Amino acid sequence: MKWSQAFIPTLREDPQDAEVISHKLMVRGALIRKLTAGAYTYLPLGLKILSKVQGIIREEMTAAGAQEILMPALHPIELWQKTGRDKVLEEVMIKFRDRHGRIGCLGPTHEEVVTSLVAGNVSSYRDLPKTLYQIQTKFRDEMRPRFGVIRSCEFIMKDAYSFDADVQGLEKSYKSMFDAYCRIFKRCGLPYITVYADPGAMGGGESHEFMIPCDIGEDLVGVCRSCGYGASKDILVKGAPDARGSAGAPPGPRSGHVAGGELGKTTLCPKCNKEMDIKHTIEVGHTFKLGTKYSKPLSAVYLDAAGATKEIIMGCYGIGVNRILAATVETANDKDGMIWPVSLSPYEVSVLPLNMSVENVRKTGLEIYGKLIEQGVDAIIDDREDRAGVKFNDSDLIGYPLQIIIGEKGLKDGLVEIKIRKSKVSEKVKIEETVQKVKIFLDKLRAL
RNA sequence: CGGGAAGUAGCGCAGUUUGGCUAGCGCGCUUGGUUCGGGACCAAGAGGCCGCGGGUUCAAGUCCCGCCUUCCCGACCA
Repeated sequence: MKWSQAFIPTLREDPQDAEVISHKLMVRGALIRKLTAGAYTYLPLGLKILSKVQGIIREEMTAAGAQEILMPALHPIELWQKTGRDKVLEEVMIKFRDRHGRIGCLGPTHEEVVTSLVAGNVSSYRDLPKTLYQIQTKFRDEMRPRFGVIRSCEFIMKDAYSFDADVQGLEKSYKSMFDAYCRIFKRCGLPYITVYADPGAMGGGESHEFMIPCDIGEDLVGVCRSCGYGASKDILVKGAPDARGSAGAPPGPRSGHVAGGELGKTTLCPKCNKEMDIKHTIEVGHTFKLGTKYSKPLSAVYLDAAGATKEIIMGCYGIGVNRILAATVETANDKDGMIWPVSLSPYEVSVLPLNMSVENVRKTGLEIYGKLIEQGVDAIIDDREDRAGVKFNDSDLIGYPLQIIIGEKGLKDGLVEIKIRKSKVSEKVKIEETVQKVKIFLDKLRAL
């Protein structure tokens, strides 16, 4: 991409309505723009990152044996009445009447839809197991959207659903998804932790959350310093019921210890009774063992080998796709801007011919850029007629992992400079070796 | 939904206390010139229903009433 032709409206100053660093930087760095509270447009760079995240998710879902589908965002309310969740989720559901007077809603989640789909199309144990997933926009009428795309009313979720004949099958499907989640967050470069969680409105049995520790995180979790057991605030406050922990976790501390928003330092590990570290975290993924909570009311049943009718055992697995962007920015930034990992960066390399009016600089820049593209490197060239400072600042702000700096002085010695955004370390290389060196640098960064 | 703050040019702001505005400043934008390795400089320009509606007044960006929107804290939350 040539910068001069791209739509990358970076901002010099923090937007007036942004408070947290990820929100400020995502707006300043031309990733997103707000339309209204809780609804954001993804600009070309933001969408490109989103696409890279989705690519990683798709690869890992496929590797785990899940198949992609796409369900409607528009649901008939009757479907929700069958499970009673039209009441449970009444507050967050966006509802309306169509011209016929029928009540519809915009899907806040998709258990009902996918379960009714499977109910109508699976009838034998031979059809099981199956895991289906989609990447789709969800709608939730948040009381208070905040922090940019961290809590929005319209957001992109990857939601997967497993259908098994029995509990053993569910355990296997669950483990497979859990492992896939670990690989996804690792590939996104996120320092995630997993904790036992409260299933909340989803219902069902055991549940895990994938959390990114960071100061602005809205969710508190405790992680045991001794045995490493991690659990969400709700579980630590309520005490883990037996049904929730497969190891039969003992009851947690009494709520008197941990009342209010602060869990405090007195919180003790429900497993080994040692002290826990309390962390603020952003939830980026959540897995649930649903059992028959949805298959029962929606009659998702199959015939087993003996001809008996049985309910399908379900699991469900969500990832907040756009939260991955915000969480990455929140955990990887410095005074100059964002710092993207190679796997997610909107472009892997930005080529900076520092002065386009110097023929040699311009020509060398375009040549190097052309070769990078030829070699399959995802590159952008800052071919704008701007001064060096503008180019450095914009590339730093957006946070491309590598910059190739082409200046008049270096060219006299046949050299250009490759700079790593994160460390600011740079190396001068011969012009003709640039592409080869860039590939080596990128491989090193990928391996971190 | 309770408490707090804010809405003035594309973006960031001042002006509102004490009404006098023919509404400013920085950045960005346009044209010309000089610059050119960390957000250049000079000159000349374009760009405003001062959130919306009503009221008070000779006069409202400024005062009063109502509404809308946004942000923060809380409650809530997959």
